[in-house]
Amino acid sequence: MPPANRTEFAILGLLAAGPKSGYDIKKEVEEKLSHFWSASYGHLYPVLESLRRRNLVERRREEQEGRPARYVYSLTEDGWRELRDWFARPAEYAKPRNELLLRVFFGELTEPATLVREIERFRSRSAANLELLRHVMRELEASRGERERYWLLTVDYGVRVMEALVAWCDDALRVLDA
Amino acid sequence: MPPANRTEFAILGLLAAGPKSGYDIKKEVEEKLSHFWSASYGHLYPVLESLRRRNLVERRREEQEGRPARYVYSLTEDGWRELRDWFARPAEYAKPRNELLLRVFFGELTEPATLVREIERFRSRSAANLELLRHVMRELEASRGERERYWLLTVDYGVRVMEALVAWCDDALRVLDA
DNA sequence: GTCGTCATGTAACGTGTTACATGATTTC
DNA sequence: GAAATCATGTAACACGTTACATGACGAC
Repeated sequence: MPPANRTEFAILGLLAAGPKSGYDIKKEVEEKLSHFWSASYGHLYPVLESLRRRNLVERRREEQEGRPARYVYSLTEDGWRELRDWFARPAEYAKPRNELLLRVFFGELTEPATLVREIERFRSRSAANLELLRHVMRELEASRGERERYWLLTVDYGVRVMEALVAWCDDALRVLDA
Repeated sequence: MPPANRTEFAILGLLAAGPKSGYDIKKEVEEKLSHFWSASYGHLYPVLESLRRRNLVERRREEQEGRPARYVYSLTEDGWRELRDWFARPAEYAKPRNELLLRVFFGELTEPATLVREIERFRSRSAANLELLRHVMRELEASRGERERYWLLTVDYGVRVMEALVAWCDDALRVLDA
């Protein structure tokens, strides 16, 4: 399996909707993709630079009034082609790595109370995520655009998974109580 | 957030059940943890060596008849302590990174048929996983030991998530059909 | 004057993968 | 004689994070 470089495609995908700065990209990832993706500046900027060296994006300096100047990136022809090529290749599925389940699996090595606390913590996290996602869902459903259809699908994914996780927690807590 | 080193705890946890070789550990990860964890030799052996340098495990050479000799690792006192300390710390939740959802989110950039193929592929993968997990579940439920209780909980987690994923796929495919 | 936001980056490090390298023994 | 399984490891690299570094500007 060749290297994936998925972060590049997150960036390319966001730039497809219009020119943006690194800062903008970070914001948009946090606002829209955070339930299934993330990006740190320490990675984002070097990747952007690498895309530029390979001529997939270009940037121009933008002086602003009342704010620091910034670099605005946009897709080149090669960048669009790279995006299309990415869609043509099948997605790679990352091997899961779940520390909570690792703890649960080795549960007999600790007191049940320790595990119970851990699962309760996970449950409250998941329930909070679920509320957030449901909120986003209602908003997207209100502003029914063509563009939002795909975003909505990803939110629905999150909602379904979070519901399953909360239900599992409740069941696991019942089992550990007995 | 300090570095996690979660693989160390997978190894320590497996060794808690009895001495094992690196090869054994790899096997056991594949057999029992594969739905939420993984390990490659290229990582496993160096980590084992690092644990040994830090006196968390010790090894002895075991000559075998009819098979190559091997190194069998077991927990030291320090190793047990490290395991207990790990349980005392709260789990860290990795930020999710889902390439399929990335593709779905940027879905308007490709033809619906491309996305449909991708989701169908994901669905069949998830359904196959689900069948596998249900099979394991039935086996574990038959041999109801105290030890298997925790394993069963992790399998149940997998089953619930896979069910949610299959359901999402069906719904997403319906939406994309319209 | 200090806090928040806008804005861009580098350096050091950790975690993990893939490909490579080696070799014994058993089964077909 | 070939393939599968048992068994251990190294080297190069990819991906990503955290901590650090810098600085402009606006609002309070």
